[in-house]
Amino acid sequence: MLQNENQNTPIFSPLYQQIKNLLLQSLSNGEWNAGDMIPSEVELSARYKVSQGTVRKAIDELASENLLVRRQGRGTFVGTHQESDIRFRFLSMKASSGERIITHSHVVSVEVMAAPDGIREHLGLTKQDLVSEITRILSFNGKPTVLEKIYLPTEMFPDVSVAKLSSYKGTLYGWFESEYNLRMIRAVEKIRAVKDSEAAINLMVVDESEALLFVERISYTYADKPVEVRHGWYMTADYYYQNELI
Amino acid sequence: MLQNENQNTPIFSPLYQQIKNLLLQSLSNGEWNAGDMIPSEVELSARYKVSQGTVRKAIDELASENLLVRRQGRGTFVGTHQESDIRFRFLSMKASSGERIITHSHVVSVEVMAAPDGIREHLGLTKQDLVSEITRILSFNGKPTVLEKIYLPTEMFPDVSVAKLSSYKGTLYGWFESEYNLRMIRAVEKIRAVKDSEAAINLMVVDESEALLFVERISYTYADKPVEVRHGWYMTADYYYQNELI
DNA sequence: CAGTGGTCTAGACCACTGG
DNA sequence: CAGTGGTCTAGACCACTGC
Repeated sequence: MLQNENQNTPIFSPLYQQIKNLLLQSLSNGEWNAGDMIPSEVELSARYKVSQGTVRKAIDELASENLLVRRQGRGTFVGTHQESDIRFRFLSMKASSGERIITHSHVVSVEVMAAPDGIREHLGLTKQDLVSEITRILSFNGKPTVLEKIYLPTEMFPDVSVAKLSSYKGTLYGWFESEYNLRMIRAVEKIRAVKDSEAAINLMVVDESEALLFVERISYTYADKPVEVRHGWYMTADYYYQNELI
Repeated sequence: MLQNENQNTPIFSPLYQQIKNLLLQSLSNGEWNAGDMIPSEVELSARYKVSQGTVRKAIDELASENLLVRRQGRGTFVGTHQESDIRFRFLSMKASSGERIITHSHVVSVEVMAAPDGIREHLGLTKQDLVSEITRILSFNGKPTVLEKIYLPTEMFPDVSVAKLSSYKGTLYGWFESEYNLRMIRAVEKIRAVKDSEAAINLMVVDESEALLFVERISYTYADKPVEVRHGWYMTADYYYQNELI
């Protein structure tokens, strides 16, 4: 049905790729939202007039990218940052002692400003565009450990306020989903070591000469659209950043 | 054939998982070595008396873990660190300027010693076991940027020497494969920011107060056996550590 | 051209979940 | 129990590679 039956067609991509793209569309245009169950494999194979195996392969790929989550016997669901199991997928910090990290967020301020140079380009904004800068301090097990400055395009994220942020229980990415129906699916981080006394003072580091991890993160939603820039200064005395290479 | 046909069998795992384990065995026992082509799907399905689709699923999983590499029209090959395309799979550094990084390694020393405490446990060694400590400096585009101390169990890696290391062209992991037939398939890194003046001096950092990235890496070969501990001090003024979250 | 992996189908049966 | 995803098969055909 979707297949390129006539051999003159110049472009060609496997059927399951075409299905994958259609599913991706339904995800990004809001037909299915975070946490929703999507139609069953048999329904989808009827809808697209392909075999169940082909739908499976499309779903398999999306599941491996964490966009969908398969649950045997129940169905296939849209991935969400509100699920406890993947709640900390984007938090790479571990405790040196091995203990579980209890995170607490203290929102210091929200400020609307013209997008600073380094931020503007990453978000594809113009000089006229505004961003909201969220400043917050993350405490791990009661100890202030991370200072974050989060930049969001004001147009996409209107009415951000300290009050709203403070009252929400859960991760910021969970909040983006429930408040703006915007889901982050990918992020890239650049990590450096810095000696930043201003950040250190904010984190109440007594010894101002302590080195900090500086992390610049750019987060993307569907169609690889960048929607968040996040700057983080991490104290790594008691916690470290963990990365797995495969 | 492999299937648990009688329903009393207590343990059960899918056929393709069993096949995957058999393939894993052939990889770890040296039946197929790094870079080799493994038998074709039809051969394997005949050998294990299962359908080609079942073999495919087993191979697919191993390919997604980078243990095998599929090449259409040619065959399926054992992954290797000597391939140019995955040569730098375990090097996460990027240049701030975006330029390609040309790496040069200068081996400073090789020293055999009793395994230090922090190393011994990670490698599962006893107090009697020896390790070889390789000290080297990596330069990126001509500039000394990383100081590394690499700890290898002497029993598994006999006769490491500055001369041998210096004469090998390629990555250390490529050398492990060709010299010891030992392939790293996974690694975990712990990253911190430190202010380490000894390392800084070795890297010829003039300003001794510069912060460095300290990376502790543990590398694993088949069957999740840890075989290397690596400590690295990274200057991140011109280069940064990049990480992708998905 | 023969051999390899890649796609697609149709159908059977299993394992798990929830009502 | 009905409905979901998970496994497995057999077979057809396609796309790519190297000789």
